[in-house]
Amino acid sequence: MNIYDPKQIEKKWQKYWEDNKTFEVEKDKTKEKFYSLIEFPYPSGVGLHVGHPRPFTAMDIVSRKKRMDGFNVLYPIGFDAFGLPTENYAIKTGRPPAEVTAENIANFTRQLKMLGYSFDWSRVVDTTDPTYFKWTQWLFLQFHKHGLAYKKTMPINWCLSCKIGLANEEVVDGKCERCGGDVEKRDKEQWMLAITKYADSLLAGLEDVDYIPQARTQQENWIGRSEGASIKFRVIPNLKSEESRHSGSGSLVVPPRDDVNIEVFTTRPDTLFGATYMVLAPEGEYVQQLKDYISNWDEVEEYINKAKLKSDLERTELQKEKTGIKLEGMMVINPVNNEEIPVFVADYVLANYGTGAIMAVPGHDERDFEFAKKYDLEIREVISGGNILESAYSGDGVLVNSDFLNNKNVVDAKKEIISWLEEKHIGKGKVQFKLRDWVFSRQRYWGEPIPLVYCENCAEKSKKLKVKSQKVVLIHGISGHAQENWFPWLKDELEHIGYTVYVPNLPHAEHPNLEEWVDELCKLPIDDGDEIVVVGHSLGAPVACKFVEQKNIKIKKLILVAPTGTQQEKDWSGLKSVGLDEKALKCIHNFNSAKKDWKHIVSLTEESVIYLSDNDPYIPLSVKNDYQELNARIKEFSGKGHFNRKVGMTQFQAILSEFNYEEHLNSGWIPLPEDQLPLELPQVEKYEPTETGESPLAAIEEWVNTTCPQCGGSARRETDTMPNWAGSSWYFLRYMDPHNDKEFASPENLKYWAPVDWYNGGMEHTVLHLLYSRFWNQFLYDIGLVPTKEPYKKRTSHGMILAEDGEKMSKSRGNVINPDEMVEQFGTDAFRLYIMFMGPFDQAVAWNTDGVKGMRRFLDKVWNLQEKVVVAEAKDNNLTRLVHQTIKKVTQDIDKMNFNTAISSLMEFTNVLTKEEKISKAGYAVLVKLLSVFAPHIAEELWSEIGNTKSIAYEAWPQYDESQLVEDEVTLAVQVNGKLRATLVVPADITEEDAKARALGHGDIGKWLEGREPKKVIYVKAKLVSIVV
RNA sequence: GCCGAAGUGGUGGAAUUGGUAGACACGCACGACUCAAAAUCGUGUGCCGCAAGGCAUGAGGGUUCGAUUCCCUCCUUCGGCACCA
Repeated sequence: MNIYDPKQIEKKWQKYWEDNKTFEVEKDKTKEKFYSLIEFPYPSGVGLHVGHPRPFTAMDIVSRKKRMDGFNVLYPIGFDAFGLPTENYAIKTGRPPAEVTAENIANFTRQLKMLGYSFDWSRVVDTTDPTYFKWTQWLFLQFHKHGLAYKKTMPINWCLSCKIGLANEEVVDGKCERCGGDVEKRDKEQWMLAITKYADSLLAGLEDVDYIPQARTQQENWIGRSEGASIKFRVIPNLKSEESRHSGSGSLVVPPRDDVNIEVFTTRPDTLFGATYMVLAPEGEYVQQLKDYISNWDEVEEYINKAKLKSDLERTELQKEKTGIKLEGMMVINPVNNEEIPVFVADYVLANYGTGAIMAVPGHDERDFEFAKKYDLEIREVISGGNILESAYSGDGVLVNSDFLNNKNVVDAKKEIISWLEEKHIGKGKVQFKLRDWVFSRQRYWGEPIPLVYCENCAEKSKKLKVKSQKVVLIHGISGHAQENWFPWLKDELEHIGYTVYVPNLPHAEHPNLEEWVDELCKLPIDDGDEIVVVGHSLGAPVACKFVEQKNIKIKKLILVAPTGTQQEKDWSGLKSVGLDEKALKCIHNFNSAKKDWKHIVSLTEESVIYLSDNDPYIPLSVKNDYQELNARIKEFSGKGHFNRKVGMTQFQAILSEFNYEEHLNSGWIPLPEDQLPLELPQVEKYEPTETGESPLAAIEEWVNTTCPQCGGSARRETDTMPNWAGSSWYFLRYMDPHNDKEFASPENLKYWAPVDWYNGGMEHTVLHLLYSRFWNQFLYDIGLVPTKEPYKKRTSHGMILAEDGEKMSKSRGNVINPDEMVEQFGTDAFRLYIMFMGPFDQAVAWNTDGVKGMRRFLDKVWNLQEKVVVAEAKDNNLTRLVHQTIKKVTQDIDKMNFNTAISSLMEFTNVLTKEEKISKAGYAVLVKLLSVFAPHIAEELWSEIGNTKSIAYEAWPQYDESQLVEDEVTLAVQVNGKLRATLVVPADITEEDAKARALGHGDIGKWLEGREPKKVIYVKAKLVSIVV
């Protein structure tokens, strides 16, 4: 027998795996698949960090075990190679980022191969490879096509001395990381992706996946759905204020204007009676709008400018004391009690959440309380339950000092006040999300160019398309509500592109009456001169038809979405299952059977479209017969065919597509046709952003100037590039079909491999990356391009590896551990084992090089066991039991990612075998197979040493037999008054009486009883006897 | 400030439907082998105590025959954050 020489055998087996393509996936698609995924690394110049191997090794173990369980396993690797560090390196050295990236990838590849991972190396992806980012660009254009990409003015971090835009990461303590100069917020037009449209869907999707609780909670908190109300407060000049007449600005008191309102969002509308002042965000629009009222503008402006310099971090973490300025010259009226209350501007209110204005309830909100204390504002109790003079009370309780809400509990009071506000038209129930749209532009070189051009000519044409007076009526259905679901979004979007939109909240929606609804709609201020589009959803569809008939005016387009038809009672099961009662069902029936003059409706309607969805519980497909006339008409007109059954498209998107939304919104922005993709990066001389804040691409005139793919005229390219997140939002899809040059991945490959079965990554990516990639996948699902709504079935996370001093590893601290050195010193297998053994996988743990030695010793022991292997079967029952116990423990521990205890049970097994004279080949084979997933090289070598010719990678994983686990003797603990006084070995099937008797009769126990009679004797089966005296 | 996780020997950690606290490994000590060292093997190793025994899972309290595990109060450390109204 040779000495264990890791260097030699590791090279040997790595070559074997490569030559034999051992870990390339099988083409056989009848075999059950398993897709395990790790976050692909950013190939930095310093090479692999010991943090990387932790998740890579863990998922390698999972993948290797799955192969031995008989699955067709895909365990891919790639490189997320666009990014700031490479770009900054290019700025410093002038070397092209592509060149540097290629070198770094080569180094990473060498290191990853050295670690013996079972990656399918034939499927490597690189986000900076044009054959990859061609599809990143193509996917972006799908967002653009569906109206989910739009341009908006957003603030960027601007370094005043470098004159370039900075990433958040480059702003340290409010200063520029490069030069230490001041940083301020500056506005720039940026491309946005409308992830907020998917807020509900991203939240709901979490129900269908198996994520570790922290990941799920973080996603939920980030999306941040909260229910509350928006409430309008009327602004009045403050005539009482003497000060305002003689203020610094010198302006006179502004005459009353009755049309100025400030709208606030609150999750606690029940505390409206306790609102004693209002606060506006300094960077919000309201302050600017109200400038005319404000008599101390100089002071206010100074405060706003100061707030601009503060980062969000300063406004949150560092600032203990709240600051603010009272707006002199104006007050607002609390609509619930007509009290005049003062208005402040203060930076504890953010412009980008809600409306940028809050009603302050110091009695029941901690932040408002602090502010009120400082500025000596009234603190009013409206919920009983806590002492509000000491601190704000935000808990549950009974309403007081609140007029008609008195004596109600918080939940009821919320409902009551919302319906009161809605009735008076001063507020409404509202769902608010924390999630904001995604800024998708970067003014950088080293990213995917955004494949759009701007064409003046086409922009002009599209403007002409807009007509003067366009009005849209949105009609909701039964139990519906104008504020619910997607109606508010739709209203916002349509208003944004110039429509006037009516969303009437129809009366008695629980038990509607057709005449009443139609009468209500006829009151809307629309007439024959207008261009009218009517949208009816669900029960709103027959209402819309009846409305057209009764109003008797020309309609440009009638859009019916998931309409109800003349359902018979036998079709009502679907309706009942969603909770409608008999009374409501009767209403629907009456609605639908009401006579409609279809000829008349069709003659009034210029164009009509019906959307049916196959999976709508309300709508049986049989209803299509109810709209025969319309159906025929649609065929005749639109050429789109008949019922537009866009499965997978949301109803919201379907409707929006009827309004040429994207054309209106981004008029002039023309996508490159597919045959012009990929749009590659041009060669540049300098990698710095330009002085105007545009990316270096803007300086390359011959690249920027191009022709419009639509009209052939002259056009200019977009010079912004995509963020680093873009390529990583879909890489898991590309792995399924990495060399496809016709599609981003073929439907059959997607169908076989999606979704990812198990995705492990760092906690630092459980918010943004996870959310972004789920968003992309959900969108692609909705437009029918991927087969599953959720991309990842299961998500786990690993803890960080800290340096030996317990600090974070970093170059500047000089405490970085290099994997190359570890492998050189101890071998890959020992290194892998240590990485997995060092602590619980999901927790941070400090590196200890001495620990690796222990793993090497363990492997030496396993190696040396070869000598003792005999062909004969072992007869010893205890050993058989240990074999089965070890198989069970290792199998279960891998599934739970308890790798440390799995390895320790292998050590215990090995320690026992070491003490044996002879060991059976079968027993040793079990050890080698179990070990093979952790330490694959030594396992392959030992496997061939004991006479096998094929790789161990596809051998069957050992199975345990429960019946072999049964012990025949157990050790009972004997306690007297809770303290351990003796142990006794007894047969496992001992009876309770027998066990108690033996315990009481035990010599050591008599001493402790001191002749006293036991008061109580407790027996826990096969565990202990507890005696109480 | 908010949210999340965690506090166990000299060190990393094991053990939780409440049932012998410290598995496994590192380190350390002693012994064997060696001229010697390294490596390897063996023995020991929570703390106090000669011992009997007592004390021990961040601190304090509670429930229980019995608590690392459940409950309450407090302290500390780590991670995330967009003061989210």
